[in-house]
Amino acid sequence: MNRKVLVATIRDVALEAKVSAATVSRFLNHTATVSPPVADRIQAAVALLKYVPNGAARTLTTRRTNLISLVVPHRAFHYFGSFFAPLLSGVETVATEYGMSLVISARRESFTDPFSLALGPRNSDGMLVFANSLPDEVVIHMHSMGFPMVLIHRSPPPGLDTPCVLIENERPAFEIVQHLVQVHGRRRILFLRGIETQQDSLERERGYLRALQANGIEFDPALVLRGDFDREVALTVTKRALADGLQFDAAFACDDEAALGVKVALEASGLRVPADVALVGFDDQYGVADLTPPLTTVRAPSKQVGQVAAEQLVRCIAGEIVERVTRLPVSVVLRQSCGCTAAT
Amino acid sequence: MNRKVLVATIRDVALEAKVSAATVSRFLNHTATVSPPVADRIQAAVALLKYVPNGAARTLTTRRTNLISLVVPHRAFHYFGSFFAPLLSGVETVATEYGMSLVISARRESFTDPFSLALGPRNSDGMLVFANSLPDEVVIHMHSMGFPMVLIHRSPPPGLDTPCVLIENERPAFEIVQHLVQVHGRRRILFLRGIETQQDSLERERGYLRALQANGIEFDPALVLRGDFDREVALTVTKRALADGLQFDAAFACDDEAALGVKVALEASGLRVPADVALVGFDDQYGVADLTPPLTTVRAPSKQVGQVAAEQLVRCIAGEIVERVTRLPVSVVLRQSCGCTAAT
DNA sequence: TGGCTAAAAGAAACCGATTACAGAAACGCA
DNA sequence: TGCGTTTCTGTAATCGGTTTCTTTTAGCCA
Repeated sequence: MNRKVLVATIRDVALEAKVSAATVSRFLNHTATVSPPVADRIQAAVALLKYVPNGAARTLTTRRTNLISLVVPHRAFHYFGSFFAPLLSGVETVATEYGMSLVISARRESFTDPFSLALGPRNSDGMLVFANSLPDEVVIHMHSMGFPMVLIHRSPPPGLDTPCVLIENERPAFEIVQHLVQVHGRRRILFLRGIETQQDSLERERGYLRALQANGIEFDPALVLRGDFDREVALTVTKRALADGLQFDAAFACDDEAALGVKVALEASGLRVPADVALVGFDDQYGVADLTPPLTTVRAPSKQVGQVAAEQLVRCIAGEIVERVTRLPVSVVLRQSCGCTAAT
Repeated sequence: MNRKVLVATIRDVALEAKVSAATVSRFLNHTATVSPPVADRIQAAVALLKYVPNGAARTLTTRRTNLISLVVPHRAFHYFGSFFAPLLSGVETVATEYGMSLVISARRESFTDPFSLALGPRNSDGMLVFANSLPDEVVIHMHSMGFPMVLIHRSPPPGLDTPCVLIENERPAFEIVQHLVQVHGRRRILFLRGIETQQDSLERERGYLRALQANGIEFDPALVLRGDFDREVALTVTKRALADGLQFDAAFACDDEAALGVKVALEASGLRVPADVALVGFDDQYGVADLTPPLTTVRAPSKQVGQVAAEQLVRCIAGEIVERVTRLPVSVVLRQSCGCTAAT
C-alpha cells in the first residue's frame, strides 16, 4: 500500500495559479471578488491538483468544524429498526442540507472521564444528545460554556434552558389505555415499563396510571413489569408472569419491541391476541403493521424528531434563539391487536 | 444563549501549571516522562480548566484526524432494521475501541462534484465505502493518493487492490434454491432481484441460475422481477405478476425486505405460504423469525461485516497490509416458509 | 566534589488554512 | 494629467497543538 498521502495545499494551488494563497482562499470562499483571469487560473489549478481544503487548518482559524455530533447510548443500536433508524435518517438529512457532517458517538454505560468529550466545544459545532446518553453534569458543563446542544427525548436538567425535542407520551398512553377499557372492556391491563430512568417511559406510565384512575380501575402493582424497551426482556418477564399465574386481559407495552416480546410469550402459552389478551405498543416501528394481527400502537414521528432537533441545533449554532421545548404530536393507530376489526 | 465559547488551550494549562506547553503536551500524550511534581500540577490544571485538546490543532500537526468516515448511499437508511443497523453497530464498536470517531455521510444519487469529498484524504484517516455509495472514479482517485479505504459489499474497480469485505452470495443462493427444488419439489421459482448494479444482487442471481441449471429447470425470464431490496417495490411487482396470471410455486427474494413484500402480495391473493408458494429470503433480518410462518432465509453476519471492515481499515491506517478480499461465510436458516416443518 | 551521562523542561518552528492590514492597479472625474 | 476612490492582490499574523533542537537540572560514580 502506498503510504505517503501527498495532498495539495492552498499554497500549491497559489503557486500553480501564480497568485497568493490569500487570493485562492478568497476566491474559493467567495469572500471577495477576483479578476476573471485570476479566477480562471485558480479554477484550473484546483482542478489540476484536485485540491480539497484541509478541514483541520480551516477549523483552526474559523473556529467552525462543520461537524455536528450525535451522542447516543450504546443501547440505541438495539433500537435499530425501530425509532432510531428514522431518527438518524432525519438528522443526517438536515446535516447534509446545511453542509455539515455527522459524527456518531455511542456512549457505553461505563465511562469514567465525563468531561473529555472529544466532540464537545471546539471539536464539533454542536451536539445532539439523545436520551440519557450523557450524565446531567456533562450537559450542565457544556451548557455553561455556551456550547450549542439540543436534547432529544430528554428534558434539560433543572434550571437549564437547553432546547429539547420530545414527543407526546402521556396523552397517547392515556388514550390507548382508555381505548382498551372503554371500547374493548379490558380492565386488567399489564404495563411493560421501558427503562426506568427514561423520560418517555415515565411519561407513558403516567398516562397508563391516569387512564386506570379515570376509569375507576384500582392500580395493581403486580401488573407492572420491566420491559426495558427490549423484546427479549419483555418475553422473559411476561413468560414468568404467565407461569406465576398472573391474570390479565390486555397488555400495554412501552414500545413495540416489548410488545413483540409479549406477543411471543402469549402465543407460547396458547393465549390468543386479541381474543384473550388485547395487545398494544408504542412507536409504530417498521413492520408491526404486518404482524398477525396488525399491532395497535402509537405512531412516533421519529424522522421528524431527528429533523427538528438537527434544525434547532443548526439554528443554535448560527446564534439564533430557538424554542426551549418542542413536543411533537403523535397519533394512536388502531389496528387489530387491540380487538378492533379491520377497516375497509 | 451565551455566545462566547471560551475554552482553555494548552498554553492556559501550561501557565496554570507553571510549565511550558511542550511539557503539557508530552505529559498528556505520554510521549515523555515528566517529574512527579510537574505531573501533579499539570493534572490539577487540566482538571481545574476542564481542558480538552483542540482536535483541529492536533490534527494539523499530527496529520491524524482520528475520524473514520462511512459513506453510504442515502438509500441505506431504508435498509435500517435489516442489515444496515448491525453493520453500523459493528463499525461503531470497532471505531470507539480504537479511539476513533465515526463520521457518517450519505450520498444522494445526484452529486456532481465527485472529488470534493470533505471526508477524503486529510479530513479523515480512512474511509469505509459501502456498496455503490461512491462512483468508481472517486474510489480510484482516492486510491491513487494512497488514502486508506475498505470497500463493503463491493469489489474494487478492475486493477485496484483496495481491500474489500463481502459475504458469500452465490453459494447460499444456489443452496436455498436447490433446497426448494430437491426438498420441496418446487420448479417454478420466482426470483426478485435486488438493485441491478449491486454486486450482492448479481451474485445471488447467479446462484439462482446455477441452481436451476443444476436441476435441469429451464430458465424463464418472466420469473425474474425487480425487487430493489424494497418491500413496497416487491409488493407492487408481485401483485402485478399475480394479476397477469404468472404461475409459480416458490419465490426467492434477494433480501428479506423484498420477501416481506412478496408475502403480503401472496396473502392478498389468497395464496398460502408455504402451501401454495414456498417463500425464502436473504439476510435474516430482525423479526423475520417471528413471522407466521417464520421465514427461511440466509443469515448474513452484518455486524461482523462492519467489525471486520472497520478493523481492516484501522490496520490500513496503521500502515499494515491486509487481505485484499475477505468473504464472510453465511448459512442457510431453514424455517417454515419454505415448507419445512418446525424443528423441536 | 567534580565530571559525565541521562532525564526533564523550554524555545521556537511548523502544520494549512483565514483575514487584518497594506500596497498596487484601475477607474472616474475635474 | 492628476488626484481620490474603488477594486484587486499580497504580506504576515494567527489559530492551538506537536516536535525538533537546546538548555537546564538531576543522578551517578569515582
